Amino acid sequence: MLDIKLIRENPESVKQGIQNKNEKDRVDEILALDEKRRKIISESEELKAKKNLVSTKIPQMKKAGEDTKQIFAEMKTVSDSISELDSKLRDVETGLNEMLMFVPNLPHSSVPVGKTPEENVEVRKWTPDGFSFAKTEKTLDHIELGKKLNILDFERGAKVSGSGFPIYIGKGATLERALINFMLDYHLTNHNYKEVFPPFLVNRESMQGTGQLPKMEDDMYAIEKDGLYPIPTAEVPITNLHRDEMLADKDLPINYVGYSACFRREAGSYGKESKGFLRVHQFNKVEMVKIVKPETSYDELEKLVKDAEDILKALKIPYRIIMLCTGDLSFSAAKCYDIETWSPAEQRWLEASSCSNFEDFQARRANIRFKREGQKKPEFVHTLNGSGLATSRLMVSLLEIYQTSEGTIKVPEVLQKYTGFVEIK
RNA sequence: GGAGAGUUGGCAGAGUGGUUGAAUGCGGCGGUCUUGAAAACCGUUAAGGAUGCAAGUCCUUCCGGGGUUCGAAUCCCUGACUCUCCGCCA
Repeated sequence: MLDIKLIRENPESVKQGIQNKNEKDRVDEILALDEKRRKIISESEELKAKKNLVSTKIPQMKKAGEDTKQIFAEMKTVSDSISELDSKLRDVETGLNEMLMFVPNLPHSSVPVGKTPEENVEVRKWTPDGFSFAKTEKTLDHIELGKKLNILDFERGAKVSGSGFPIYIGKGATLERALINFMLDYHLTNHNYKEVFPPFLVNRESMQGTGQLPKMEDDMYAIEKDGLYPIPTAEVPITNLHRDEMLADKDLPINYVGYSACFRREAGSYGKESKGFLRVHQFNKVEMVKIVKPETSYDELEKLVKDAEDILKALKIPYRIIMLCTGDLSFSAAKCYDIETWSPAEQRWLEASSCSNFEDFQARRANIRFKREGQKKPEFVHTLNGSGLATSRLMVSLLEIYQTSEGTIKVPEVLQKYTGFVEIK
């Protein structure tokens, strides 16, 4: 959520930012409502001040034996006017708030302006020594490999749950688990994170706190009976850990890492990249979340990306870093880097991680604040998160890159102590 | 799922209709005393909003929402959450 004061004071630059994100701005409507709101507030408060003043005098009058009948009648009408104004105010505020909840975060000034993913900017690329991007006629894709080695089962997943719920079987399941454990351990040992094992179902407030709701309602699974939402990412429960909290200066930065399953409806995206693992309704992800002081958040974003990159370097999987242009940026993000891993069979890059700085956009929604030492005024923190990483897309690259000419899979060295085997055949 | 108890400031905890934004204690901050520290004593100690250049002034907030009343932390209804007991259960 944006600060209403920011919108009030810089309407033009806010409009520009929203347009750069390819969204329609309703800034003028918002400002009109805001003005209406403030007008009602002053009217109502004037009456309340009067009411309070008279209220304190009533006990004295009673003691003195004065007649209060007329004052009571008078105050009754004042009270009625206050109720009327307050109910009008509630309506205006509800409307205003609803509109504000749909206003996207503004892009950071370092983000390239652009409309489509084609205008994203490649920042850097990494390949292990001696790696070749070339595809031979023997190169199998992850679906063929999964079937051949009996480690992935898409058909039975469809039977049990529906399409987009792949099943890992046998050594595939072990490999998946190894990957998750490796990534968690790596971040814990080599980077400075605290592990969280969050709930996979959260309430509506949490979904609003991180910005999934109300805007992306249709993309979210919902358990209506209990008012709970299966999380699309561990970002939601982990960032919301500190919702409505006042943190101390010395608590920051907070770095969390956690595994969760992620649930995505992907409504309306059928046919688009939906093959195999490329787009699924449930996948596994290790997520990093940072809660930091505002002045450090852009440095922290760079660190976050490097932490994710380290995993790929350890796994020896080629990747590139993309800076998203304004038009490709998500609703809540001010700046975002995607990490894409190489798929030899597809002969293209696959998005395996997304690292974003939300500045105070989520903090304002979730009301996460901190106080600086010796300072009275609380400030909003900045929040960031990044996948470190999502296993499904990563698994595509891993299987395809580590396949041998015999159609078997070598287990990456760093995973071997987790799998207990060195090859899948 | 059933029965009961509870939710007050950073924390603990009083307060059952009228100058209560809220006693008291702890903690925090400032000071007195002290060579220094402790103790003791004194003072201070919330958030949000409106308005204003500012100082300030005003409003709101005792879990959320609704109601009764001239007036609600206090009474009524309702929802959420926490705890205890019972049931079920990995």
